[in-house]
Amino acid sequence: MLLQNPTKQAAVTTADKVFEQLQFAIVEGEMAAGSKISEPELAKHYQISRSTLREALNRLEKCHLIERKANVGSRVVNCTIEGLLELYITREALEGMACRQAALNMTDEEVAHMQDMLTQHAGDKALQDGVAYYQEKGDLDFHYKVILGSHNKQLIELICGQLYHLIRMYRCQFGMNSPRASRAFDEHSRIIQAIADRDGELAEMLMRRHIAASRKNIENKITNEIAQKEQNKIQLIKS
Amino acid sequence: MLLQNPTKQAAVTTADKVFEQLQFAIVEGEMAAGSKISEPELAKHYQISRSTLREALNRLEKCHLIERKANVGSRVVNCTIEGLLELYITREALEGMACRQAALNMTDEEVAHMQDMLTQHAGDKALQDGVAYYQEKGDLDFHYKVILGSHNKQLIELICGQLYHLIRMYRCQFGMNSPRASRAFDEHSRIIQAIADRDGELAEMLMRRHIAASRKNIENKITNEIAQKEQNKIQLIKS
DNA sequence: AAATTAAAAATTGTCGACAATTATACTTAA
DNA sequence: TTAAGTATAATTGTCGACAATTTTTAATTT
Repeated sequence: MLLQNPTKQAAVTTADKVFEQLQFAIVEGEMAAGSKISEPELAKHYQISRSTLREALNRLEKCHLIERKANVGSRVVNCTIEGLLELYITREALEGMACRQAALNMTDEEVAHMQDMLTQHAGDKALQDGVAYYQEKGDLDFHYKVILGSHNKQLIELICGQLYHLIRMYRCQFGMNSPRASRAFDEHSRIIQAIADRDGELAEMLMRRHIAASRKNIENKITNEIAQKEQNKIQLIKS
Repeated sequence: MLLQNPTKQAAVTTADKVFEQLQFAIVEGEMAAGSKISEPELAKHYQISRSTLREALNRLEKCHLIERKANVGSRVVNCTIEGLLELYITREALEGMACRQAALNMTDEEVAHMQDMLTQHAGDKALQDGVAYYQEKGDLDFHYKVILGSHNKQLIELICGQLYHLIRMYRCQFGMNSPRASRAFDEHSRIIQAIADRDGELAEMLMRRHIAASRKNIENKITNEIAQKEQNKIQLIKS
């Protein structure tokens, strides 16, 4: 399942294609977070020249998946809890505003289409009782549609073109497929309602709460995992 | 007057240096907005190879100062009114959140330093009675300090590293050195107060109003200018 | 043995040339 | 005269090699 972002245009050049492969490899964790990138090695692996590889690396840097230092080289970004929380703060600000703009700028057709999508997802959800499909694809579909609905190129580019790669990376690395399916569904429903009512203020507030709730949920999960590990350690020592 | 952003690190490589020169040229309008970029020509002009120039172009693309199309080439971004308004919407969302975070995360020392800065600017303002200095440098200083005060790397990178180049470009191109000096000063003052009170909610609201006011001010100025030009046309036809 | 220095290896940055694609100019036909 | 098609020119994408810098290894000194 790929879940490509809707703003991306077909990769024509080989640098584009390698960029996509690398992006996938980083997001999925095939290339370890924080690991050093060897240009000669990677170029050899993908059977391309270093120039072409560097072109691809530049794009990875653009969406914050790698970090470069002059005369030293590139590293895959590190996934830290602090980084994740910062990302969600940023997302709350941007998607909140995107949602407000969507309430102002979406066409009636777009609104209708979103409502259709949600009822369809409701069916899927009833069928599968809140498992993977809705959590993954449905959630992303919803958020993408709202962002695009803002009709604000700047917001769309920032969120879809840059932040969402990082978000997917964190989701993979921390193994969180957001187990808030039913609650998230209700929240989505209310947000669409606010958009349909053209109530920008409420739409922004609801979207911000939705993302903040997601953040807190993740926060809890992580602290619980850490506590669990500590618990295991103690058990190990005792035995 | 340069007003470099505070996150930038010294340019060591020649690609970095050319990037900075090009950035300046684009922001100041020496390279016309919307104009096509010829790689061979530019490379010759700066006496570097095309590879190095392309490296610089990649960074310009990263901060949205140029746009590239595969197999076609690069263009300097176009400054449109719609683009400016979209930029301010984005800025309102990001800086608003940065301000909220600053209220939560700034150290007491940082807060004290901001207050000092403001009283110093108050002196400048009294001396020069609201002319250029405060409007330019003072305003940017203030906003940078708030953004950095958020202690959120994601926000800092997005706003200082990417958006602010575009903002400066628009300011130059549309010839708007924000003539709201005294009002802006009062607004800055209130924002700092909210931060000092650790009132994140209020701080965000005030910052958003501050930026929204700036946007509306610009909006008015532009529509007035257009009306003025129409008026001139009519005068010309009548005579 | 640890620390400092010097040499060697490896990596990144830059260059010029060639290949692939796109834009331009010209020819030909309707 | 305009339109379509073709050939030419120009531009962008990719490649391999060299230069500059950093990292690693080895040698020397304390």
